[in-house]
Amino acid sequence: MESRCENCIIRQLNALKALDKNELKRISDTKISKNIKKGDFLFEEGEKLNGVFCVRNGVSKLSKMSDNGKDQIIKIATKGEVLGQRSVISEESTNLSAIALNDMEVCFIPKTELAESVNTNPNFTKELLLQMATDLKIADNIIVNMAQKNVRQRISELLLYLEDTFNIDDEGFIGMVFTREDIAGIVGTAKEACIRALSKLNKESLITIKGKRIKLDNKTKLQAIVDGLAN
Amino acid sequence: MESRCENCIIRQLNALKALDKNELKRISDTKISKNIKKGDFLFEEGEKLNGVFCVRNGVSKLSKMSDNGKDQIIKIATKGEVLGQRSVISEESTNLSAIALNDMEVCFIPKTELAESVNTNPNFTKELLLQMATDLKIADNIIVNMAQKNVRQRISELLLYLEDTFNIDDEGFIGMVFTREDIAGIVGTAKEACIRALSKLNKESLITIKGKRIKLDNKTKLQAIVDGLAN
DNA sequence: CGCTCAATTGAGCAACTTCAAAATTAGTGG
DNA sequence: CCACTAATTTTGAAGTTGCTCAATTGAGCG
Repeated sequence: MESRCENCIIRQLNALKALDKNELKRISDTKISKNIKKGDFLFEEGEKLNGVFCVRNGVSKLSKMSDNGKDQIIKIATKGEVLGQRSVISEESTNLSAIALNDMEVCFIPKTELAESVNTNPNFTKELLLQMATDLKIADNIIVNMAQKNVRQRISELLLYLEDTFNIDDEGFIGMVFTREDIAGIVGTAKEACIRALSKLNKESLITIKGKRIKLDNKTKLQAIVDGLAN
Repeated sequence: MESRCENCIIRQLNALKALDKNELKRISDTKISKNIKKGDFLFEEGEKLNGVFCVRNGVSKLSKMSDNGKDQIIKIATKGEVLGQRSVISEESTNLSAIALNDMEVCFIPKTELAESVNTNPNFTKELLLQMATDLKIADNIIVNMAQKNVRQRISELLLYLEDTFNIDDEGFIGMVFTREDIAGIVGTAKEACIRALSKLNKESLITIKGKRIKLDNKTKLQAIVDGLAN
């Protein structure tokens, strides 16, 4: 399933869109397509990355192990996202682990090629800058939510986000299934608390749970919960 | 107390160090020095910033109001830090408020001048990128701490950070005084919980409290608490 | 001295965590 | 396709932590 970056629409979703034809050729010649199986690491916290991973397909969780042994999911990365960008830019070992949540197709792009473009193409660098600025803003929001919202609010917010990100299947359920443990890891709580919050929302008819799948039945109310206007 | 950027050592602490002589002259000609009094806003959440603020002296808190009306302090900014950078880069209104915690001297640099340098000086852009990458990593850590550490651990960590950042006075106390409410705002808790955690640390002889000032008496033990190896 | 704001303490309550056990689901090999 | 094992989900219950409201103390200031 090898293909050329020049023809890859995915790059429109990230900073690579600022590259010109020649740069794309260069990168396409050096990139390596990889298939990652569900559950496998793309990379692990502390690893020194020699490049970044551009997600063509599949979903990955970016997580960080805390001292107490539980890991906190910082971000869910989907098609078009570039992983490892931050640590490659600052030339440090990565502060996060990336694990595939389903089978993935990714392109590995060596950092030498990126560095080349950073040095010669100001538009690319600016695009990277914009990307980082956005990530930073998102991180600020997460910090506030973690500090000031309760589990019920954070889960409601996550559900709205997930439906938005993964769309819905033919039955109206969120088009991607997460284990309760992963949901708990995103929300930053114990999985039991997560399960209880979900089944409470279920009982209140705000969501429907069918196996592991979740459907949102009342987004308005869920949003109100997030905003602290309802409980 | 007007002075020229060319002679200002502060810029070594941030991305402005990548500017060349001509750029520094240009910026020096357009910058505006301001004195901000304790308690005053540098800018307020939602405001459209026309430039950034380079801190020459004093301390500022960057905070974000959450829906429940409490504000969460995202960062404490000191000498050398540039505020408003993120929102100027992404040309959005700012997502944070900046309030002076003591009297401050800052230089306002118009965004047109920054944009000029971003467009013409790749080194400057790269410096900005590095800065953002660092900020992002810090934010990731904060998220994990918020999600997985308790108030006692977060406060211990903050104290170690504060002593490191503000040094100590002649009596060994941290060289900057924060209200308990601000500490609570940083740590993301109610001020009562913050007070109780502090006075517990005090009773245990890990810290000494004298009025509002705090001295660390056993950093090893405090670090152990942060790391979850002691309680 | 009286006023105001910050700090402290107390007490009750709600939210979360943790450990343990039961129920359900998924996966594997025959 | 079934049976069996492993893993995940769910529920229960006890114990902590942290939140909130209210009252008290203390410090700074005109």
